[in-house]
Amino acid sequence: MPELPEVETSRCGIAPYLEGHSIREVIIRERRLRWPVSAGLEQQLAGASIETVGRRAKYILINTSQGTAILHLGMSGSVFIVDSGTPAGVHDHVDIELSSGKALRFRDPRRFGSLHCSRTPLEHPLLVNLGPEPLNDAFTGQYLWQRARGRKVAIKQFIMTPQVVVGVGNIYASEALFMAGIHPKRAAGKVSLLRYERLAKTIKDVLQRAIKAGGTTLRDFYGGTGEAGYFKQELAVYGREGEACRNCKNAITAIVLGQRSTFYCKVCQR
DNA sequence: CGCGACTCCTGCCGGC
DNA sequence: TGCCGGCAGGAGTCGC
Repeated sequence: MPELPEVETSRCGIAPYLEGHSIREVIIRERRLRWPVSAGLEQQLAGASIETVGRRAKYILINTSQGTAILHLGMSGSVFIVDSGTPAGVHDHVDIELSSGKALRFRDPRRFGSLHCSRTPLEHPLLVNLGPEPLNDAFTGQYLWQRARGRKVAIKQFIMTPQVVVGVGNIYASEALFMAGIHPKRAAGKVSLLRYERLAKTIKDVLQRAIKAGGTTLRDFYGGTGEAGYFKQELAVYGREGEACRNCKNAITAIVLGQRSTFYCKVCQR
């Protein structure tokens, strides 16, 4: 479900309710997530005071005095604030009850999300090999070009690989490639440095604009404050098969690439 | 190692 | 109206 902008929107929405508060109790109703929630996680976090709510890739990091909760929203996950005691729905798997009388609720119908706890979250096996943050200065066209040497995989799959760069999911991969004028099937190793420099810029640009817009709500994404993201109306190609390209007016094409739907303009992207 | 296919799970939408 | 197939915003893992 969420890509980096949606995770960031969620993080910003929930952070004010968490930071400076303490955890009264962690309630886990369903441990069978992408990975089973480890026994004892709730005991480890009970009574902890929450210091900051950060993010690495698509992981929300809730840093506390007793360790960091590492939360991934998967495809269908969401987090939001409820009043303590609000009845839980069937897919409300985790509540982090706060001393304030509020609770952070994690809902995830498909259970592709995950919850871990670690004292050294950045060294966790799921995080330690991740690529750079796309909005950091370390993420450049030069970096992408270097990583792409000899690679034959399609560039769309390449930029969606978390070990290459994090946070670029299926929507924004199509969008960034459109903005950069690059065909999604082009071999990653056959894109010039110049075009990678343009692509790094468009990735940063589309992610930043989406964050400003509160993310993209396709079905049911709502930020931590319950508001729908309104970036959908800014999407140039994603979900627009057959509609007019905003540059050249030709019909947008849809293909499947690496089992994922992919949208592009065959006139504007080469 | 690189690459492509497969997998986890539930909900929703469009077509018949 | 109701049923069914296909598809969905992620990403680790496996086999070649």
